[in-house]
Amino acid sequence: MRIQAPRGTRDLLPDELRIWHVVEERARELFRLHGYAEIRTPLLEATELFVRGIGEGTDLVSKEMYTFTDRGGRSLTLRPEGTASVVRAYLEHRLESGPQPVKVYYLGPMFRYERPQAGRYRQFHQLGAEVLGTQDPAADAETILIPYDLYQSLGLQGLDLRLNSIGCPNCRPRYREALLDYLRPRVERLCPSHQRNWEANPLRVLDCKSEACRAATAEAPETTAFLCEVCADHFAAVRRYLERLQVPYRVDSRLVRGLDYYTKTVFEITAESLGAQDAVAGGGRYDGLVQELGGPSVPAVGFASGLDRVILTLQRQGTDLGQARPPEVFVAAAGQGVQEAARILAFRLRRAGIAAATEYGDRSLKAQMKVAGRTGAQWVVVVGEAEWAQGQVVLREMATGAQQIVDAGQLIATLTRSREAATDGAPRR
RNA sequence: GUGGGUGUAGCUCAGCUGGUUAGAGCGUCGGGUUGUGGCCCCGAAGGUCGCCGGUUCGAAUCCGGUCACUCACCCCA
Repeated sequence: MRIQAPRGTRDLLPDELRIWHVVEERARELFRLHGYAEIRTPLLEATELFVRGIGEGTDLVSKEMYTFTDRGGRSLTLRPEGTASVVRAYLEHRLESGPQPVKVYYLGPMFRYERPQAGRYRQFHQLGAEVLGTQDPAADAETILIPYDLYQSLGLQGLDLRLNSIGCPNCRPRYREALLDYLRPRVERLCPSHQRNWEANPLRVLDCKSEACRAATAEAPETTAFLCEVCADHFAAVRRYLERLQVPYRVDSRLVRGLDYYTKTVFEITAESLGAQDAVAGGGRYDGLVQELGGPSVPAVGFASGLDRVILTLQRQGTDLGQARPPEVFVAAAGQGVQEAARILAFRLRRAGIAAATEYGDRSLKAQMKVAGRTGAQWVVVVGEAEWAQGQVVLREMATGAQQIVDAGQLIATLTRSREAATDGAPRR
């Protein structure tokens, strides 16, 4: 058995990567417009960071982490999400003592040890952003708007944005009590796993998709009814921004999300046609996390989005994104005597900024023409022994088959001129 | 971690109720006379039939196990 990529990981081949680049470039542009700068943190972190940041009781930490001990006896974990690392870097580099807020985005692989299925991988890719150092609801709106606008502009269909507020340390305990009171007489009606742990994490029962829990919690109290004045005002402000920016959303009082660090705003964006794993982005405010990780009390908000799922959706929709960029010129050698000359000519074209392909072996001119046709090159330069002796080459336009004899010294100028004429001065993409 | 489905050339798939040299299309490579692509024609390479074991005179085909892929549950991106 030949070695295969580890379970849940995969190779992204050049053809597929074209669409990735389109998405990534558009995201980078959107981040730039909103004033976010890129941050790159290690793929590996001290296990402790995630245990403290995400929460020991979460599924993510209790059963989904790739954790190992290094040669120095340290427990390290392949990052399962990006926020904890960003906060760690923020504190490690004392960014809290610089200008606030700090707005950063990231793009890269994350790792979770789960059984793979449609749209779920063990190594998957997220892009995300964090705003640290402001409690302004405009920042919340921003982190919702960016992924929404990104996917809107990419043509993702059937986007559904759900929003909720789960309150803060002031008001959440009251809600928690109310929910516990509600659940207590209904425990028997919950799904088996929540019958066991409903008390530890009552909010999660709301999020359960089982018929049992859904029915049992149909009349459950809603988080938004218990918000303190600060949280209620904050939530109203976030909603106002979304409304005035015409971002369609619905409030979903069952949305609580799986990570412990969230406060106030939480949201999730799903896309149709993804099957069971349909969340393409999620996030929210985490005003307590920086302090939890040993820093001062710094409010923050952010989001993360799964690129694999976004791209899967685009592919399923048949979205045509990312054309291959063929070489402009293919340099063919007619005869072994001119092979070196042809290759050197290709190098010279490239140095002049012209994308030039050529052959490596010594294949027949016919075979080289076939390759040239397949690459999609607009021009073929045939270096023939007879012409080359006169310092000339044959320049063939592939679309029409028209050929002309050109002085080798004039080739770059000729190609450049025709390129400018074709693009009509428009900037090349 | 639990359950269902699927494993035959690089890809998509045939291979009837077990029978001899396992096929097709696409792709790849070469050729169709002097140094010219796309269409057409010809040819070639390429398979431990996922792996291990069992039943049988005989297994790609039946049975068991195992691995992988896949979908779903849990949970999320």
